[in-house]
Amino acid sequence: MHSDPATANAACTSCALRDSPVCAALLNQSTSLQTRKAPPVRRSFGGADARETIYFQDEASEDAFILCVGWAARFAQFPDGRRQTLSLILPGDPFSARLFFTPALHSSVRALTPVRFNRVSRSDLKQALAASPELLEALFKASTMESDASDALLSDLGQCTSEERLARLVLRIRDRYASRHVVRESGFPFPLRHQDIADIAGLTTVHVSRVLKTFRLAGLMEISGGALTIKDMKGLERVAHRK
Amino acid sequence: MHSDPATANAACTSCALRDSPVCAALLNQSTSLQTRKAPPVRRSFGGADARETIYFQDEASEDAFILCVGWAARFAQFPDGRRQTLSLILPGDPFSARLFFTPALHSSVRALTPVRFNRVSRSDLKQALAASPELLEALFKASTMESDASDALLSDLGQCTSEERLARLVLRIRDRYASRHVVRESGFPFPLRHQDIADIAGLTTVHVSRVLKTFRLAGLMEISGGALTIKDMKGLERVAHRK
DNA sequence: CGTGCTGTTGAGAAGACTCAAACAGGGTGG
DNA sequence: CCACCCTGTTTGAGTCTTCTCAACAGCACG
Repeated sequence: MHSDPATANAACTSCALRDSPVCAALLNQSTSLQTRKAPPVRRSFGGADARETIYFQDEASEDAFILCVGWAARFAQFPDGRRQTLSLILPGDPFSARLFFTPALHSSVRALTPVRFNRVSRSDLKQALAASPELLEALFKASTMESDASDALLSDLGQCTSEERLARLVLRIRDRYASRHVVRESGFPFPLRHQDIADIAGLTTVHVSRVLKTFRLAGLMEISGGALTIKDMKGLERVAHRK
Repeated sequence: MHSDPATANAACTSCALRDSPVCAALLNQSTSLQTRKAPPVRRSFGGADARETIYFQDEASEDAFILCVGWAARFAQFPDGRRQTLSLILPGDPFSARLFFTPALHSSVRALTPVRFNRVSRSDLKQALAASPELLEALFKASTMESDASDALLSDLGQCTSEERLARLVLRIRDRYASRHVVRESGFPFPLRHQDIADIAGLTTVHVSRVLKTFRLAGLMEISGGALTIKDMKGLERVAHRK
């Protein structure tokens, strides 16, 4: 990891994700606050390779984190090595909204692909909060989105079969991607290994492989070359049992 | 349901739960704010019988809710009738911390026992927030606790066997109860039916019955007369695989 | 050309589910 | 006081889903 405070704001201003809720509020805030003479929120960058753990459970941090580039996952680790992914982190998402308010998480975060991320000083954030209701609103929104995603995954793990889980996972990732990008004929980026999918869906890699094979044979979707193409959206939604 | 704004504050002042994070902040706030001449946060009471749905998914509400008496559950309902409990709500807990910020939830809430609850005006809350950093802190805390509970349940559903799930569920309920009450030899209140447990743990009632039987036969715990007694804490923790 | 990682396939076992029936307890009405 | 009903729990038998273990193929990399 390395950081580069001086150029952080400049980089964000030209970032394609500057419309994501928290990023937008931070940027607006840093311009509007100059007029209010409040200190700006200090930021710096970090990066990591695929598979690196970038935040360790219960590690106290001065900063909150926002993912800029790549995919990451927040996960819980069991004493015996089992691992459950709690949330999938895509560019523009905070590692967890909790880190905006609280110095540590009870879960860890690891990079699934090479990543770059933004560190945001929590104490600066706290000060800025007093002067900027819009920023507070943005943090609430991020927090709500995170909780809603948890609820959705909770329903999947508690009630759905493996086929439903994977269909829903894919559709949800597609929705999240589509909310920020145009989805082309050729599909969208999908860098997850079967192991990563298994960690999210609470299945084994072997079973993930089998289920994805049935999807492939049924002409529902195809994963290749790090991209996922949905060939039969209707069919996939039918399998996912989502209204 | 009925409400009684006039006596709400008086009732809260003498409530045994007035130390729970949000309740405490609201009460402190209503006294400290009088000196700051900010309007108090209006509250009223509601109540319901066991099995009643007390908040419907996506219903817009002017108020946030805090459970005073009884047990409730927030749950997601599938189009085909399947149901997953997302969080167990005990006295002192908000239905969801999200309702402090946002007018609606994507999940419903139902009473598991007869309940009484407090309605807190969100707009009043919002105004009070500006004047009271402690209140903001309390809402963050409630939100964090809710997310942490989600994470824990997520790990259970994704990675644990039925025995582990039930052992963990029981231990977690015990911890929550113990944090606010003294746990006696005779155990603690446990009004859940097997169906309620199944909804939380993502199992069927039949299987819950079987697993609880093995716990009983192994001398780990006993449920009877609406109370749960842990007979072998060490053994139960071993089954739960929590370090 | 070996080595390690990822994905695929097969066979068998274990866990949890479904369906069905019986049982226990509390409340109600005769 | 008893018969009945309703709800919730228990038990049995059989099935299906998912896991485990093991082997192998493909590919990237040194």
